Amino acid sequence: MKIETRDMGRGQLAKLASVNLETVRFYERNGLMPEPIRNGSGYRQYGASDLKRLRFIRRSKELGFSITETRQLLSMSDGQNICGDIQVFAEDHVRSIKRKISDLKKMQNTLSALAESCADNSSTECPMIDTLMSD
Amino acid sequence: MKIETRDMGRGQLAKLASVNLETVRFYERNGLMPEPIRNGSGYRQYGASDLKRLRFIRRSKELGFSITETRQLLSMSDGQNICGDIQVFAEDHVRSIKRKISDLKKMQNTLSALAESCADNSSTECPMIDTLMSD
DNA sequence: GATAAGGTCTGTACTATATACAGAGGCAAG
DNA sequence: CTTGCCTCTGTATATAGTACAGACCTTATC
Repeated sequence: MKIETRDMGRGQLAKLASVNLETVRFYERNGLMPEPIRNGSGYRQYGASDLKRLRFIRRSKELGFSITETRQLLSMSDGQNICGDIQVFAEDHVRSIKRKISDLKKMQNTLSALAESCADNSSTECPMIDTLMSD
Repeated sequence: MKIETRDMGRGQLAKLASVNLETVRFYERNGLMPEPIRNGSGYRQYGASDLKRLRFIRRSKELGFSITETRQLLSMSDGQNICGDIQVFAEDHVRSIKRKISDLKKMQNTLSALAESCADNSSTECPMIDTLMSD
């Protein structure tokens, strides 16, 4: 076993992973990042594996996974023969993304129609406000 | 001017507007609902106009408007010849919904591809985890 | 040696959008 | 008078971070 060099501070880690400085501490509090070793002054010291993990978290977030889901992904990634589980996990998430898209499309349709009814409107009444105000 | 009857409590108002009981108080704190008159026991008393306003807020929310935007819609709705402004407001919001949809579609595409690469996978490695873990 | 710049430490507050709960009152029916 | 239901207040919880104050550490410059 070779010992990993830990030569990064929190700021450098955050910068290299393209994550906000404070977010690192937030992930630590929330069990996504481990409690790192500290130097003599109490400063957190990070190494390459921390950077890898933080980038994993950032990418997982970019795919729309919640913190809880990301934690699950991280703990799954330690296991063996996980690919099937990961696939199920991903497919579940795809379904939830599709639901969100469908909800947003409904909003978009309704709102576009209302905006158009405003555009076509010649009276002093506003059809969109009327719709929102209706009983 | 006829005086509006105010014969509803908070629970009834919430139920008739299909809104959570506590949400009524939340909207009051946040300036969406007015501070209502109170009866002798300090209970909030609501009337038909309050119900109308609360339904307006609920519908605005269903269209994806934030609380700040809803507050703006409500204050605009008091004015005259507002239809043009409302239209611009709605069209801005449609654009922001479209951006969200587009972001979600990107997530969906990436994630579907990763899930599929898991399905096609025969090795012990997981391509999705590998992607998230990559440098 | 003094001082300034920049990093980091902690705890806490703030954003948005609600929901939930504890403990105290009010009010009507049995 | 007790049971049940309503409402009152203040506060805590959830998600996913961001921001800031006040203190401390290290390094460079004068």
